[in-house]
Amino acid sequence: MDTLDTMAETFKLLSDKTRLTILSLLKERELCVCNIVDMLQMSQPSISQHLRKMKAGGLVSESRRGKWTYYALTIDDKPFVNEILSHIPSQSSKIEWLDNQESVCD
Amino acid sequence: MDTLDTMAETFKLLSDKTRLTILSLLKERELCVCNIVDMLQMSQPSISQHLRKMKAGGLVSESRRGKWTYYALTIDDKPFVNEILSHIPSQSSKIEWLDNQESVCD
DNA sequence: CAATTATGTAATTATATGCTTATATAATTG
DNA sequence: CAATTATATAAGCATATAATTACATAATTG
Repeated sequence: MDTLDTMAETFKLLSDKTRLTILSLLKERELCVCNIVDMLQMSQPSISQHLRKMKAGGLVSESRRGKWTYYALTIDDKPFVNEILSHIPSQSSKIEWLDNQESVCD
Repeated sequence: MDTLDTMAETFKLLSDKTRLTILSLLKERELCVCNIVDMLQMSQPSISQHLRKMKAGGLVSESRRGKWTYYALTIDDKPFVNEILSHIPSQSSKIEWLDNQESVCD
């Protein structure tokens, strides 16, 4: 059980449509920044800033592999956030779209 | 299942500490505005504005009875919000404090 | 019905937020 | 190692948000 302050901060992270979409995408699998940029059709700095905030809030983790930085959910120990994300509409179609794309980032 | 937009809007309502506290208080029982003002030690207009936003977002309902306007949770049909509120730390001690107060509003 | 009590609303202000542009850093590749 | 690719960061701007102050409305009470 978190404090009200901690929970409010988490909700602030969840209250942005872009971040919520990113989280729902990461629910499917880990993704690199350029993947997310492609799928959301938004600028790279904007996506990077959202990812930074979510990392600071403990919702995602990053791991650099070669040129790419991959982000993944880190909510296994957060039952409360897990429960919330289970209610988010699936973005699997966007993931399928990504898989059918010519790789844009490389 | 709501849309991402709807969910983001709900999270925005939940992302303010004052509103989150009010919701957790209303989980205990319905309260009039002056009760909430007393418990949160905040100005009446500020509380009123928060309540208005939550009413617009469908989280609470108001019912005027005499001089007082009572607010109550309206999340029975919102399993998703219900689930979230079940994770909020209890505010029952604040309610007890209220019950032991000389009635401040009247 | 005038005064009081409870609440709502509008205007203002200060701060927070998200996006863009420009630039920096880091790894890769030819 | 120079050029390219992927990502991060900083500065600036426009909008959003929450709180205060002042005022409006509504019901109650003497």
